[in-house]
Amino acid sequence: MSLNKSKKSYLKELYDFWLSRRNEISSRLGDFRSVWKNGTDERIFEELVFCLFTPQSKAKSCWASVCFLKDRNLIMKGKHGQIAKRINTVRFRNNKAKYLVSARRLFANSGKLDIKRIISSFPDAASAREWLVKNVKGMGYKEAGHFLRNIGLGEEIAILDRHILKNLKTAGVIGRIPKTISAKEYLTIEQKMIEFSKSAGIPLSHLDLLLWCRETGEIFK
DNA sequence: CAATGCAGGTAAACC
DNA sequence: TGGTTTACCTGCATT
Repeated sequence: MSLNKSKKSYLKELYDFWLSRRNEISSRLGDFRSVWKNGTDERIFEELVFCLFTPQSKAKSCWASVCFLKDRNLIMKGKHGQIAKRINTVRFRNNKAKYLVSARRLFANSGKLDIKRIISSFPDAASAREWLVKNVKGMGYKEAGHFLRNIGLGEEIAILDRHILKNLKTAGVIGRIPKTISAKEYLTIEQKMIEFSKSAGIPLSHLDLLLWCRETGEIFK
């Protein structure tokens, strides 16, 4: 594949931006791996709840809501109405409170959460993602990937959100931003992003945080 | 103070 | 059956 001049300069600019943020991104990815390595089942579940909250909402507000619920033991014990009225900054909170309660029930095993064992039972992140999409109500491909990345298992998968798609379009990786993304299309675009990360010389996991940072100005989660 | 834009999508209904 | 449209729904920053 030959690249035209503007694509080459885009790649160089992106690569330089990566170099300026590389250490910060590596450190953040290390934090994610540490969550998986040292985190309890409840800690892992908090990350899942965060990803159930984030669609169309502000990530920082969602994490604040997760902390708020956790401090009051509502993630484990809260009933739907109790949760819904307390996560004020989470958009579609009524639905998302339902998703939380439903996910808690899904992973509950004799009074405790059994999420690490289940997630580790899959051969790779892609198959774990398939299971999550099928079984966790409120989780599509994007959020399932987001969750796996946030617990340190997302080295080989893409998180195709509005910011990433916008940048993939700018980079010429995709022609247009689809209004809705089917499973098949998600996987197709993911492969294109993987190819792009290779040609850019930037690891996929770095590329996500880098492009997100480029859009929002910060590296969060 | 009112109007506007925007927030890391997904489920379900529809045809 | 698979692609498309609609419901979910509101706080917060900016103008």
